[in-house]
Amino acid sequence: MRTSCRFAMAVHVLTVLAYKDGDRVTSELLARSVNTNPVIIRRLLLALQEARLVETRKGAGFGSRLSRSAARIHLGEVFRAVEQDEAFCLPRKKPNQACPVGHCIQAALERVFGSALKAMEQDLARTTLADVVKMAHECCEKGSRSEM
Amino acid sequence: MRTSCRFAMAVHVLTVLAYKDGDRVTSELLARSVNTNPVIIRRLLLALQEARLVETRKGAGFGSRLSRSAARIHLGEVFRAVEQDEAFCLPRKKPNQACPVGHCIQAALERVFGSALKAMEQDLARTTLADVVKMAHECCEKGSRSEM
DNA sequence: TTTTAATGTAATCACAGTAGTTACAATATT
DNA sequence: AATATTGTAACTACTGTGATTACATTAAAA
Repeated sequence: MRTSCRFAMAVHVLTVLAYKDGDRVTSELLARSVNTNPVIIRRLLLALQEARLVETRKGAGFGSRLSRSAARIHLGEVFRAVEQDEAFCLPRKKPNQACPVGHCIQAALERVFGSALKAMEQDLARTTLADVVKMAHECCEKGSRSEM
Repeated sequence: MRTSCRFAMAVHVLTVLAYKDGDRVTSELLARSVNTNPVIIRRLLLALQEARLVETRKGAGFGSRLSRSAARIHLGEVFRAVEQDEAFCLPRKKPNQACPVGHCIQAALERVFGSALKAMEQDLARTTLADVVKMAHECCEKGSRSEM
């Protein structure tokens, strides 16, 4: 399966915001942490704003912050916010409709895909951003670095 | 999420083989049903052969067939056979290792992704190829077409 | 033995989606 | 007025995938 890395980047960005605990953070700083371009981050933040996961403001001294506590944001929501499109995908060309299988397979696949996707989202929903921050903290105690 | 359509195509191909119930089927015929090129089908069949889901033979009058009954092949296996690579993906560029979040996030994401993938595969495993054939039959009774 | 039908596979092309980049208007503080 | 920041459009570059062509290989059938 070939996926975009939007979900991974979104979790990263939100984890930094959770880490900064309410402080406004600029797309510039987020981009440095993710190691990408600020515009990429801003595009991602638009989706997260729409899902009411972050609040962003223009202007000097501003930026983004979580719109609620990290403990009340789970990764199922994040996934839905940034991977809205079909996670599974069907071939571009429609199957041969004159073939009994070709005629029916897409409907069957959509059922199967829908169910699998739901199972995945439910699993993701078991982890909150606060959990991810905790994992990061645990990891850092061992490694012990803090330039940020 | 952006995925390849290999899984959808694999299920389609295997469903045709199940439908043909033991008869050898050529990549040519499978390609007509999926509406693609026979070479695409052959490449897919290689992965399915390796996973022991189909048996293929060269030579006049041959082709492929299921290596066991459709009731004993479930979609979890099919998924694993053709989507071996990471279903989720991380950004190409490594995050900033000097940032405490950047330094730890990938390990955390891998845990989360692994769990979500497992949940998805378990859900897929609940459906067998025989189930898919049944769905197709039900659908066809309503539509009633059978050129194949 | 020759012909025919099939797969395996390499090489190449075309296309689509995504990340990256630059530039600039809009917004809001200092 | 100067500065810092987001929003957004336009464009480039890259990568992965599907499509296509060609041909060697295999094995039955004539």
